[in-house]
Amino acid sequence: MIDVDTLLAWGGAFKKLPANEVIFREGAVGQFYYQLVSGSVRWVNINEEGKEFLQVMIEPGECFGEMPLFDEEPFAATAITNEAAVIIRLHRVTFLQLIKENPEIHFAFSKLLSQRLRFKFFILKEMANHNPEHSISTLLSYFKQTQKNICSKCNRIKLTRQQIADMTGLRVETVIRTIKNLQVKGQLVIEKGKVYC
Amino acid sequence: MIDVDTLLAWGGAFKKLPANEVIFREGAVGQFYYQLVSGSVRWVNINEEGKEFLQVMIEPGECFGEMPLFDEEPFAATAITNEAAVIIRLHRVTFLQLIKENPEIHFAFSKLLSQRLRFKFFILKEMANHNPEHSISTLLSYFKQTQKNICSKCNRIKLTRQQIADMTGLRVETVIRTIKNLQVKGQLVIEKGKVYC
DNA sequence: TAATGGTTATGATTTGAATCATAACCTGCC
DNA sequence: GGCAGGTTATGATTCAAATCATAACCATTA
Repeated sequence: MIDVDTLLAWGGAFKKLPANEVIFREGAVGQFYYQLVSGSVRWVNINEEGKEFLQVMIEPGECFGEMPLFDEEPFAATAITNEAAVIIRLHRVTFLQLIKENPEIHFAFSKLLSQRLRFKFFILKEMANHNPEHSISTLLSYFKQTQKNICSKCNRIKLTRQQIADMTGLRVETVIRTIKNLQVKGQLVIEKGKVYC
Repeated sequence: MIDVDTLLAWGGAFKKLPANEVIFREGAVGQFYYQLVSGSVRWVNINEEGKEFLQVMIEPGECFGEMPLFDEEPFAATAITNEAAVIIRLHRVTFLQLIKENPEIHFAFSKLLSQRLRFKFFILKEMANHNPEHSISTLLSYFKQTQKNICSKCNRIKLTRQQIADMTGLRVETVIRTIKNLQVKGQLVIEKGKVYC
């Protein structure tokens, strides 16, 4: 989102984290702007039984936990490193000053929030449809179209079936069976378990 | 969102609409900023069978269809007047100039986008839970807490059971039965069919 | 190399929300 | 008033995804 040099110039601090490290927790107060430099971060809700719902998978260059910076409410979900990661963070007040002085960056954030909201609109209507095949099929199309969670070279979906299940509220067995069905229908290719579309 | 006088000063135009009038359609290009003055507007996705999924119910003073203004993608859902309504609209370019010249309004929009995104985070994790009672119970709490879709004086939920169903992806019979269960448990009050919480 | 844990895979069974059907009730309107 | 359409209400039945069980496969690492 924001150029790393700019973040450093404004006092941003690097942080190296191992896999499965909690960065912040749902319900906590957000005092920092977070941006992922390398690795990956999952942004999840964890229910009473410990089951995770995957809200967003954060890829390098993306920010996360930005909502509290603007609306001053607590974090809506928990951020956990998915693999070893490097993040950079900036104090809330500094971040707000930064975008105030750089309107073009503020507009970039409006765009980001719109895109994230758009994705939520999309996935919600799909979940409401209660049609696993339609949901997964259009979800994968969305990833392809937006170049998210997909290898730009070979179109391999970077999410596991478990992660797709955690993102759609389906069970992993249902996702496996549905993806297999989509392969039979020729809508995608499975090679050694990997999904290409 | 934006003061009506300000909108008028910037060339905003009033528009009076009857009930069930489509304001814009999912997939169309967004060239205007829309704000509801009076009445109500539902922002929905309509699937192949004509069933509506209710993304947001817009109340007077709120804006809608703001995503394309920032990310230049088509509308994510269709806006339809729910009852006779008055809206005010402003050209996209004018709107962008307005918030550019008034950073405090731009920040108000960042806050709005964050709040809407937060609501989507919330409702998605609830839908993924596949527990109608928990979903509806916490949804009503959310409305109470944010003072949305609720009468501020008497705490009457302004949504019909059908609308709650359209918002959660459940069926109306399930919503009716679940709300009745919540009443039995003492979590809410039903009087002449109206829900108070 | 062997052990471990996560992922993919598949069949059998269960379950709870969807669906279908029917009716009472309320509200707006001719 | 009386009609129409939407809302609330309730019971019976169906069905598809969840659940349970089991196993093969693969990558990581001790």
